[in-house]
Amino acid sequence: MVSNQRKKNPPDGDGQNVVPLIKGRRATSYDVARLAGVSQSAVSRCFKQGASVSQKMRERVMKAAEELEYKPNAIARGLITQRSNLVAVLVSGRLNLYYPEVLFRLTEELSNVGLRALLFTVDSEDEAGAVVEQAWQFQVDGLISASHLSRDQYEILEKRKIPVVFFNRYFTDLPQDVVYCDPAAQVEEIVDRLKTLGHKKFALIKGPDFNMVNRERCALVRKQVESVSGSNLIEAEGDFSYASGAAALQDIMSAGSDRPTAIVCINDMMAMGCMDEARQVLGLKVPDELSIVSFDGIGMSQFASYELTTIRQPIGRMCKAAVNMVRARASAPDQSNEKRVFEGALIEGGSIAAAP
Amino acid sequence: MVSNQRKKNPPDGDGQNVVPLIKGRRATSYDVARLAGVSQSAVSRCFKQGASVSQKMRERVMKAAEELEYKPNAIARGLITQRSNLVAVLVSGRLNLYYPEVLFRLTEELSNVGLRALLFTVDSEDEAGAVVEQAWQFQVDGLISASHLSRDQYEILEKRKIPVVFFNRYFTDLPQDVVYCDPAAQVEEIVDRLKTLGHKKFALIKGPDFNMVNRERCALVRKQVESVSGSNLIEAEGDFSYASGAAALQDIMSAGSDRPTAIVCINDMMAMGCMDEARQVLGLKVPDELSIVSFDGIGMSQFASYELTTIRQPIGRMCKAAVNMVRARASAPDQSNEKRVFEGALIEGGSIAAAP
DNA sequence: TACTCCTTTGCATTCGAATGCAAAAATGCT
DNA sequence: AGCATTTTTGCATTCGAATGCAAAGGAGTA
Repeated sequence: MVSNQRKKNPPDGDGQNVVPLIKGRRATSYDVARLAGVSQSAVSRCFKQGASVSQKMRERVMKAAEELEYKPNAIARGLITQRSNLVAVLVSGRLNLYYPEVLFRLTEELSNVGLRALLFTVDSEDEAGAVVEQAWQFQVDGLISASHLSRDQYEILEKRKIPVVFFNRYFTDLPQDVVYCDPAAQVEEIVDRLKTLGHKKFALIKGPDFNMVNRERCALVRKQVESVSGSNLIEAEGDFSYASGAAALQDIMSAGSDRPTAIVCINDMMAMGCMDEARQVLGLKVPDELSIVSFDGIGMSQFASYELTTIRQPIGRMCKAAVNMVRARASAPDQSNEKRVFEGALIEGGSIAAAP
Repeated sequence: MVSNQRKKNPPDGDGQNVVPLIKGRRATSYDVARLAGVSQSAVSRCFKQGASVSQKMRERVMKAAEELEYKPNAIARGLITQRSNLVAVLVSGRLNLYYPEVLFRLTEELSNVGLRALLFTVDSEDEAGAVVEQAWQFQVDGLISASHLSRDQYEILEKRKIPVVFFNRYFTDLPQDVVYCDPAAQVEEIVDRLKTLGHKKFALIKGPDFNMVNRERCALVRKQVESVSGSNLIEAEGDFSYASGAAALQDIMSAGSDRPTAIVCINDMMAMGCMDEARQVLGLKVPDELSIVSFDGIGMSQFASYELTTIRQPIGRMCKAAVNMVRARASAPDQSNEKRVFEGALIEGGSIAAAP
């Protein structure tokens, strides 16, 4: 086949204003080239930043492109350049409203640098297995995981040279690119504050144990509570959801002996469940009879019904960092790993008060 | 170039167990073909459902594929088949927690039929313009819009034969594929109920006027309120966000003369803002001194602090329908449009009571 | 005008999988 | 076994854009 001489639909004599998009057929770079009277390569170059093209050429091509409503085919481009401009984003399902916030910010940041979010909702590690395969099939340029991803799965991705950035989770013994929020200072601060307010008996509503963020936060809380109160900490477990926060409070309060006056919840959703349960079901006054603090600082934690005292993650900056990190690794696959740790920020809401 | 005889990396004498994935190089169908000693077409067929392949062939190919960790390249496949398996999903930003629910359900449903969600967050029609171009570039198989999309933009998509499904919004004078929730019956029911409870003075907290769902809901409310109370309706406008619901209540209450005893909010987020403002700022008892009802039925509207009486959309079924509709149109571009209308469902929460 | 040197352009090939068509193999039937 | 039929397989081409290389064009100098 003679090159640059593609099979045309009908034989078009006039050559002027060749039917664009007939029955949905998209204009290709060849169509544009023909109309502008240049080569396909020229068209391609006009749509590539920094390519060597004369002013005159650029104008002619752009005019033709506009006329035909031509836009480069990202799929074809992806095939040849080996970059899809897609980034897989893994978040968890409906239980925790923290994820939508992260997801939306990530999408925005990706969008700002010309990348698109390919969304995966993952609620267990088994699901994550399928996700990894899907992402691989779609040739994603990278993957940002704010959700489950097993060690094996991560290693597969590593082997396949797919940049992975962990968002607020990581394996302690493996090198990884990580964006993380460290609430240590704020935990210290807030527990001290509670102690100053006269609290002596603390409870902890934690998340599932396989979750790393949960474990870290728990460790901080335990250490700090012990150091200030010396007493043992009552613990109950939830699954990060509103409902489980409510249930956990029931567990704690029905457990018997001496009830806590301050409760630390490992995330805001559970704190809201806990607070509602305390007020609406147990009839406790929050904060007067029960102080509640938590982690995350999601938008709704500041609704007037809750006004949680919580440790906020700088989600915006973290998302920006995550996006930068995937890109960095994509362009330098062998550079050493990086862990970007952001400080939390204490939001003082109305959910704590002096011990009764 | 002799076909089926691709340039190999180093000249490999043994031909057995050819280095897979060296420096991240992915195995291609050619690699699998070579290892299995068959043609590339055969490999391709093995990964295509319903293709004519003998049992023996399939086994050999699958074994080789597994060994090389081969998975078909979705990008290359998309190029030749003209189907990307990507569906653009348009949702709005952070203000209204209704969208995350829709988004997650849509993603799930898409995933169930082998499609991937390409996420776009859109907060204004200008942004939607860029989105349309992006979606076009990525050759999406369809687009589901639960957010802004102007008439022009829709027409562009139509012309380009990209299946579009509107999720809870549409242009009244254009043929479209639509999934919609019609709350007419429930509006009637709930307003009647309020009237029975002795309410005479109603207020409406509405959304921005350009929004169609908002207009429809407002129309229903106005009609029904007038027919039962005859009196005029106090109206205030918000932007669907929590904060704007609170502000709107202030507008209403400070407006003067006789205050309403029942407020209809056009979505749950504003209702929550409104309720919090009433209770925490104005010191009103809800529902005793002020009844509140709303639309959407999002998860958190049922948190114990709110327990809104609201008209829930059957989001799960709607999302399933939307996904089916994009697929239907993708396979039959010229069939006539369809509008699937689902009934709302009244959730009776604790946010209404007899008029004071 | 003749000759560099630099910029711009076109040619040909490439990415990886799917598919129409024809050849080959397997199957059924007499 | 011989032949017709069906099923499998391979060949060659295609999708649309990017890019290394060489050819053509243009600017600058002597």
